[in-house]
Amino acid sequence: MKAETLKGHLDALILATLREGPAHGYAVIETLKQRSEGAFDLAEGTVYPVLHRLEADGLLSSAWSVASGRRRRVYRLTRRGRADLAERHTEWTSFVHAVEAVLA
Amino acid sequence: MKAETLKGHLDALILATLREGPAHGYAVIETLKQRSEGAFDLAEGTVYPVLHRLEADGLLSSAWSVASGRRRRVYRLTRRGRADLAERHTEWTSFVHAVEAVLA
DNA sequence: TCTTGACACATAGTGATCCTAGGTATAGCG
DNA sequence: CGCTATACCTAGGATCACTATGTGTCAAGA
Repeated sequence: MKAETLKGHLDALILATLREGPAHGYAVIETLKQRSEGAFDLAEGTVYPVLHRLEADGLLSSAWSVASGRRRRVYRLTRRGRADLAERHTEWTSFVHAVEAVLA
Repeated sequence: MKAETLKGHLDALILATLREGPAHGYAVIETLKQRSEGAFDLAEGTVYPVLHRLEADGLLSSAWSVASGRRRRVYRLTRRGRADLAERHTEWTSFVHAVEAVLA
């Protein structure tokens, strides 16, 4: 997977992993890898800054927790984040249609 | 359409517009707009540098021509460009599946 | 015990690429 | 003659995913 392929779509993917419930950053990475069957195997340095940005934009909120001696920052979708995800999903669908219309 | 959405996929789109035959840059822009029903309404400053890069990479070849007093640089897919397009198409399909698996 | 790997977080700097903004030039129309 | 569409070009800016690097805990194995 080339670096640029994902660009502009990573936010939606990360928001989507949190749709079913809160999770910490490392778990988000694992979820992305599993759900995509290995296609999205992202480095921490890719995902953490996005989580920070999404929180700064008010789409996520976070809280520290501790599990088995390890500190975790647990993220959850805000109301705005959930709405934003829905919008991004719609845009994604439009984008796919447009690309398919050209590639087909 | 946000700028980043297209990133990493523009090459494939432009190559695809040349699959049915050679065309000049301005026509590529028009074709993209029409086939995508307006979704891809790209500025010349977006498309021309890509054409130059694709030619530098050996995926396109070009030749000057003159039509009704206007000079045009006509691009055509090279053999490698055609193979590359096919590969990018396959990668696009994989990418869509992976994203859908996460978003769904 | 010591080392390795998995877990878990963080940030600075790099590179690719799409867009903005500006430029040149011809043809056709009102 | 000015305006619009056609047709090309490039420099610079902004965004964003990635690389590289750092900190620290815990469990398993040599």
